[in-house]
Amino acid sequence: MSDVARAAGVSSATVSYVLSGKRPVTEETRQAVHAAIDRLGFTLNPVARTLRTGRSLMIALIVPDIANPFYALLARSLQNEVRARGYHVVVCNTEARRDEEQAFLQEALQQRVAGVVMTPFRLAANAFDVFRGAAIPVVVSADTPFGDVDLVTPDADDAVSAALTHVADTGRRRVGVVAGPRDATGGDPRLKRIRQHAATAGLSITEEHVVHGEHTREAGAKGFERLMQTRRPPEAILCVNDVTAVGAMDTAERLGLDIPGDVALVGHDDIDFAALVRPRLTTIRYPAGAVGRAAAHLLLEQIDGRTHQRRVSVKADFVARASV
Amino acid sequence: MSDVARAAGVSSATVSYVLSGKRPVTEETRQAVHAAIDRLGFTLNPVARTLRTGRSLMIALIVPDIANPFYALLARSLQNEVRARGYHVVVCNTEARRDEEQAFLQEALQQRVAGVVMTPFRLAANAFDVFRGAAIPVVVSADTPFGDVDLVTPDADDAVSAALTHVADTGRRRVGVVAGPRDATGGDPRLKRIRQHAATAGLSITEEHVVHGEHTREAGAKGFERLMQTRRPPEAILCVNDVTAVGAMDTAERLGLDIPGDVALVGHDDIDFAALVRPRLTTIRYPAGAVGRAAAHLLLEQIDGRTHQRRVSVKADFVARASV
DNA sequence: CTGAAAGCGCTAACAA
DNA sequence: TTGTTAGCGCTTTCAG
Repeated sequence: MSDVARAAGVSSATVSYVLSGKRPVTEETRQAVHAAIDRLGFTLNPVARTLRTGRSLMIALIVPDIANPFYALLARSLQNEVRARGYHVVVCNTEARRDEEQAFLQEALQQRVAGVVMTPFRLAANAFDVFRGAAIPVVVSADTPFGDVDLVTPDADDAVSAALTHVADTGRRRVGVVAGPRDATGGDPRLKRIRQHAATAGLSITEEHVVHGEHTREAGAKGFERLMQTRRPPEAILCVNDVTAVGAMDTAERLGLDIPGDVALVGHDDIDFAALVRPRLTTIRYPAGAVGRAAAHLLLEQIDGRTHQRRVSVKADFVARASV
Repeated sequence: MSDVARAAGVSSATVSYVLSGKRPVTEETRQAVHAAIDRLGFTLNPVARTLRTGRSLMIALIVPDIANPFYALLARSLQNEVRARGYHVVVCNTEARRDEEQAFLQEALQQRVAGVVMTPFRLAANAFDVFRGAAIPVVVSADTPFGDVDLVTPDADDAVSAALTHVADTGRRRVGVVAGPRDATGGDPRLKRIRQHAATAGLSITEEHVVHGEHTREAGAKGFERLMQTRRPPEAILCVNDVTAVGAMDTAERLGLDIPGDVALVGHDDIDFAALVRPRLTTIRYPAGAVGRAAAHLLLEQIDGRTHQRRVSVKADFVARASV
C-alpha cells in the first residue's frame, strides 16, 4: 500500500481513505490512487486490516454436521447472502459435542470473526457472554431461545398440530417419538411441542414411547428399533428430523415392517430427499434456505450496528406424503 | 503476549519460542511462561501470526455446491482430517461458474490461506500458477489432471467397465449419457471414460444420445427428458452424478416412465441417498469421505514441505442396485 | 539460552 | 482535504 502511495504521490493514509471512503478525497487524488492501484495490481491485505480493526471477514457457521442436508443447505444459503458483503463462511462440525462446540467458539473468538451462526446442542446457556463482551454478533438457529442472543426459530405450532391431527385422523392413537439427545441444553423443544399438541389431537405419548439419541441416521435406526420393541409399539412415530426418520426406515426395512402399514412415520425439516425415499416421507417442513437467509440478515444487521430484531421465526408447515 | 512476558519476567521473544518450540528454552523459564499464560488466560492471536508469517490457518474448499451430498461429505471429512492440526475449512460455492471460481481463488490468495482444495469446472488450466508462485499448496479433486497441481482422482475404469457390462448383460444396446457442461475445462472426463468402455461392452452411444448440462438435479431432469424425446430413445442412461440421476428420476416419474422397465439408469458417486430412492439407484461409487482424506493428506504433506505425491487415486466401484 | 527490535500492512487518531 | 505516526500482536534476525 505504501508502494501505491508513493506511485500516486500521496500518503498511505490517503490510499486507505480512497479505498474505504471514510473520508472525503478530491476526485483528482482519487483518480491518481486508482491509477496507481491498477498499474501495480495492488489488492488490500485483509489480514492486516483484521489485525488492525479486530474484525475479520469470516463468519463461523457452527453446526453438528454439514453432511446433514439441512445444514448443507443452510450453509449454502448463508454464504449466498453474505458473499456480496465480502464475507466468507467457515464451516465447523461439532458432531453435537460440547467440547467441540466450545472449542470452535473459542477459535472463532481468537480469529476475530465478523460473526457466528450456530446451532448449539450441549453448550452452557451463558456460552455467548464472551461474544457480547467482544461485541461479536451471534445468531443462534434453534427451536428454542438460547441465552441472550438473536434467534432464528421455527414457527411450528400449526404444522405440528396439523401433523398430529393427520395422524389421529388415520385412526392411530399411540404415538412414539424419536427425540434428540436427553442431555441437550434445554432438552428437546421439538419433543416438547409434540407433547403439547398430542393431547389436543387425542393422541397419547407414554414415557416408554419416547427415546432419545443424536440427530443421526444411526440414532434414528436404533431409536425406531427400541420403540418397536416395546410391549405395545406405537402406531405412529415422529422423528426429530428427516435424517433420523431415514434411519427409522432402515430399521423398518431390516425388520420387515411396513410403513405406513405397520407404523406411520413423520419427519422434520423436509430435506430434498424426504420426497424421494419410499414411502415418501410425511414431514414438517422447516426450510433451510429461509433459515440461512434469516440468520444472514440478523447477523448483517448486528454487524451494521442497526437495532436488530432479537428474533425471527420461520414458518414451518406440514407436508403430507405417504408415510402416514 | 507482552503482558505474559512481563508477568513471567522474560522477553516476548521467549514467550513466542516457548509456544512454538522453535528454540531451546530452559525448563525453568518454560514453567514460568506457562504459569503466566495460565494466570492471564492468554491465547495466541492467530491473525497477528498470519500477518507476520504470511500463512493463515484457513483452508479454502472451493466446490460447485455444498448442498450436493458428495461435497458436503467431502467437506466434513476434510475438516476432520485437518482439524487436529489447527486448520479450519472455509467453504466456497462456485455454482461451477468461472467468475466465482476465479474470485474465490483470488480471495484465498489475499487471505493467505494455508491451502486450497478445489474441484474446478471452468477455470483456465493455468489458474493455479499464482499459487505456485506464492507457495500456497493446492490440491485438485477432479476426474482428470488439471494444471500442474496435486490431484485426487478416481480410479474408475474397472467400475465403469463393470457398469457397462452389466447394462449390456441386461440386453440393452443403445446408451445415453447425461454429461457435465459442454464448456467445462477439459470437457467431461466421465463421459470420455464411458465412451471409451462402451464399445468393449458392445454398446453404442450416438451423438444425439449425449446431452450436456450442469451437475444439478434440474439439469438432470432436463437432460433425461431430452434424451427420452429422441426418435429412438436410449435403453440405458448413465448420469454424470447421482444428483443428476435423481433429477432424471423426477422426469421419469412425471412422464410415467418406468425405471428400469422403460429405461435403465446409472449414477455416479453413490451419495447416501442413492440407496434410498426408488428404484434404488445403481451407481458407480466414488467415496467422498476417502476423497476428503486423500486431499487432506496431500495438502498437509505440501504444507509440511515434504516431497508430495503428485497424485492419489481413489478406487471407484460399481454398485448394482435396482435401476438397471 | 535469552533479549532487543524491526516489521508484516493496515487504520485511525491527531495535526496541519 | 491531506499527511504523520502509532500501534494492532506476533515472529525472527541479530546481538549478546
